[in-house]
Amino acid sequence: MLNKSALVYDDLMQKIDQEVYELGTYLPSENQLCQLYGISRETGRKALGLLAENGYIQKIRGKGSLVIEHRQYEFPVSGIVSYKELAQKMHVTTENLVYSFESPVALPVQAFASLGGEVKPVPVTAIKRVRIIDGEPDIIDKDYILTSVVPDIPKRAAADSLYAYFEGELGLDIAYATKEITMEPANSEDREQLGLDKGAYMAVVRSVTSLADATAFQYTESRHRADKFRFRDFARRTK
Amino acid sequence: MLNKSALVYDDLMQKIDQEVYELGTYLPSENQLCQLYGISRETGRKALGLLAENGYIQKIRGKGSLVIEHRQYEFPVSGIVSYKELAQKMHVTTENLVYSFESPVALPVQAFASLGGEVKPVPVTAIKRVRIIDGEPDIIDKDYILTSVVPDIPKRAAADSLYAYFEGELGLDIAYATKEITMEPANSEDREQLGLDKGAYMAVVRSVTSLADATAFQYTESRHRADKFRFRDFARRTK
DNA sequence: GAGTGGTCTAGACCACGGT
DNA sequence: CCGTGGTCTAGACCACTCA
Repeated sequence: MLNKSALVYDDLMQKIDQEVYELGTYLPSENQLCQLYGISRETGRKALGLLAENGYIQKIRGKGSLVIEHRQYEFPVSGIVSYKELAQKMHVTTENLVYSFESPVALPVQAFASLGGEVKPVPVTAIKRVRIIDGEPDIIDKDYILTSVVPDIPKRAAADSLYAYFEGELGLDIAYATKEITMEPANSEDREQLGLDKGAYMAVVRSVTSLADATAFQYTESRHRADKFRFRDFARRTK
Repeated sequence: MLNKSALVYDDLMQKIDQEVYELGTYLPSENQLCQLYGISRETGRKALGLLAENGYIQKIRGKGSLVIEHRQYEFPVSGIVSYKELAQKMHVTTENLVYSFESPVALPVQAFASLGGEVKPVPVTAIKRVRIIDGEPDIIDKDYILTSVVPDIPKRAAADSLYAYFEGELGLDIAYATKEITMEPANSEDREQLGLDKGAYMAVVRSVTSLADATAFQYTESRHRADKFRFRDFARRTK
């Protein structure tokens, strides 16, 4: 059982996706939503605020909540979504080849260093995977997961979805991530795994993922073929 | 005069930046904020919600609002911020060379096409600029602004800051933008303006900016030297 | 003037953490 | 047990749009 506001959010979002509420039209007014769902106005406003934040609607004072053009998820990432979730939404055939699995191994991962402290080796599970999209290897993912948070990772979880394992089976509450995108020349491992020529470029996404209790527990380096990389974002201006 | 919640947000944000509230410590509890600022709880919660959304704090039930590591703005963009605003925050010496200015000119800009309609030429002001950072030309910005929204743009506004002109002088209410990042080979214009060799790669950020009334009025293509490009993002997991 | 969204309030009940 | 944040409510007042 979710929140009322989350239920309203989901319902409105689905109806926008299914064009029950069409692009360029207005959602029911806030007072109408109160009656439609049997909720108070602030509860409805919370749902509308989320829709606005995620680019579904633009709220216009005196008029209403206008449905605006909404970009669906695109490869590889927007927000914080697992690879498997994305592949399902995109209806893409995808394979997931684990080519290296070490656990436990002590590695000096900068992302896990205490503030201002030394970068000391910490016990992690290190997983390297190649993502094969429509038959073509496009992405290398290197994951480093703290064994102090996740002591053991079954091989099948790595081959399927780490997020599904963390959240579904372990009940971890994944809360937020910081991400950094840069462009770098392909290294020999990139070229070997993805079959690239010398001089090829990669889009590299490095991210640190944290739990609801603010524990940083996963560091990921995701290396994409430059010609297949696309990142889409919706942002609101803050004043 | 801003909102109460915005005032509280700004105050807390500044105190976090100035380490009045240090990393790894907790903000005053919600009830304490009520007394500190003379506000109701929901008003304080709105401010805290914004801080959480922007990566300043992590709210932990039963404990409080924990100050977490917060990435300052980084070049070129995170969220929707003007180039000049960024340069000021980064304390970087920056120049802004307008090398092409055409107004009005009729161009077929896809971003302004009506839904499902033809891409017809529309009257825009077309501005091309080179951003020179610490003495080195790193970025080409190509802006196309609808003349139906902004009839006239003074040259000095292009040389200074378009956002400052739109918002400060025209009173436009810039609300949101969609952005797309890709990697592409440098074209001859890139190589000429930035002094690059053949075979160089560019990070290309294409964005459409809209006003509070949902009018898309500006299309920007921002082309960055690959080796200078960095994009940072903070994202929360949505369930 | 009627309807819309924007903000704020005072209070209620719940779930979780730590003592 | 008490303090924390999470959710929801009913009502108030304001600013804006449009007929």
